[in-house]
Amino acid sequence: MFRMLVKPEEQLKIIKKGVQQILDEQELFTKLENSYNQQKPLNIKLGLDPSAPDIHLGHAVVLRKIKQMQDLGHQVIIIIGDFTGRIGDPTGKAKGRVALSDEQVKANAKTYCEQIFKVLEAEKTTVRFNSEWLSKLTFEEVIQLAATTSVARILERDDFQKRYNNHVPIGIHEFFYPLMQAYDSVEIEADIELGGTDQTFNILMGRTLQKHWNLEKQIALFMPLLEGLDGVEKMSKSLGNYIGVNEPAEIMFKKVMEVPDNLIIKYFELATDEHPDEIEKIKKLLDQGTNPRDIKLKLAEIITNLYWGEEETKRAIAYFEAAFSKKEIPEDIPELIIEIDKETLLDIIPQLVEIGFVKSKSEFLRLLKQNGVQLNKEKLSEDELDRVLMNGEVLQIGKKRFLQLIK
RNA sequence: GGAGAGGUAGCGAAGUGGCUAAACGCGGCGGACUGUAAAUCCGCUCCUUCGGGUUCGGCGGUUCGAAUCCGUCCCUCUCCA
Repeated sequence: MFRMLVKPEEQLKIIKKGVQQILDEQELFTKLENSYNQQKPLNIKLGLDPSAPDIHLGHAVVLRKIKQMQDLGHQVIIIIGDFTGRIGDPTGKAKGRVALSDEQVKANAKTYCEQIFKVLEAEKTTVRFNSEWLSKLTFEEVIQLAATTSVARILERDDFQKRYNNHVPIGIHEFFYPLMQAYDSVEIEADIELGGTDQTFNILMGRTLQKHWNLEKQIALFMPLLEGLDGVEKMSKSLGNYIGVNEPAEIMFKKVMEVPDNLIIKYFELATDEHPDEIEKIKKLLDQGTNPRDIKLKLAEIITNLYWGEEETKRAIAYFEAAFSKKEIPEDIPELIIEIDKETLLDIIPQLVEIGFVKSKSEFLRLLKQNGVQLNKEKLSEDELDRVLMNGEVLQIGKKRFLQLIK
């Protein structure tokens, strides 16, 4: 039989670690006490948007925190926003999103869960889809839902505000996003909802709705947002500054190495499970002038290890050292099989475009002029276009794009 | 329903008949430097068989010539009812 062993005080301490803001801490403590006294786990809600099929380290910040609560014995409920995501695209792009079929939703959810369970324990986690209840609401119920809040309140949201001021269109349906996702909290009777600070409005809306439905209000736990590789914007797939948990070990390692120096500590805090005392030590090392590169190598190793294990991490380190530190040609690079009747560099340019190695023929020639193209580590010039290619030669653009030529 | 303002390259933004494949900024890419970076400096950033071709919301028209003028349609924003 289930036993919750950790005392409420200690639980609160663990939960608070690394959290940016709790609303409301006193309420949280009361919930923890009741839960402990009755030996009844709390419902921890995390809503996920299925439109981004890949989970990155930014999402993982929240997942790690959830995992801690899971370990304390609470019930984690992941809500896949299949219905919310299906309605339309809130970023107001020109084309509305095509509705996903049931199979697609299921397939997406499956890959999603595989990634989530790299952090959470699958057998202790409940996964639900919000179409289960949202698709059944009648129009009358929807109107009632809409009546719980005002336009002015919705417009308080930063993103709406900005779009409104910048004359970027806002669809009426987009106003329903916060409401729909908040209604999820009503449906599952969430005790605690986790999210990044960008979710402030949505999560607070959950409290409003729960009150309206005479339920106990959920506690809002906000995690800091993790900046992406550019060091400025929050990590996101659409901005391309992310590190995906499913990315191959070598890529993951390399990307961690690209994190700006000033974010090293933050990454230790939010993207690893290192003990605070350990992080304190690292901070000192940095202050004493240790080369940040060496600290970052350690960071990259820890993070890669979390998702890929020791073997893969070793490989990734070797790859990194070869490709970037020593600037050798790495192993395991993409290959291009040269068509039989082609033999010179000029001949294979169309193929390079076709496979996306370069965007166009013009781009290739441009790069060539700029000394950006190498063959077997030797820079090529324009008048070498008629060079006959040999089996196994390596074509390189810039520092990162490699291609092995196969005949 | 009415009035007005708009739609220019990935984004922001100039350009109101030929000098505009379209200033400038951001982003991106290549080079130098390096620690993998950051910062900095230099170059590139529609396609091309290098002759040229196709671009400024869509379509049609005027003109020797249109992003620029006219018509029409679509879209966005603001104010009014």
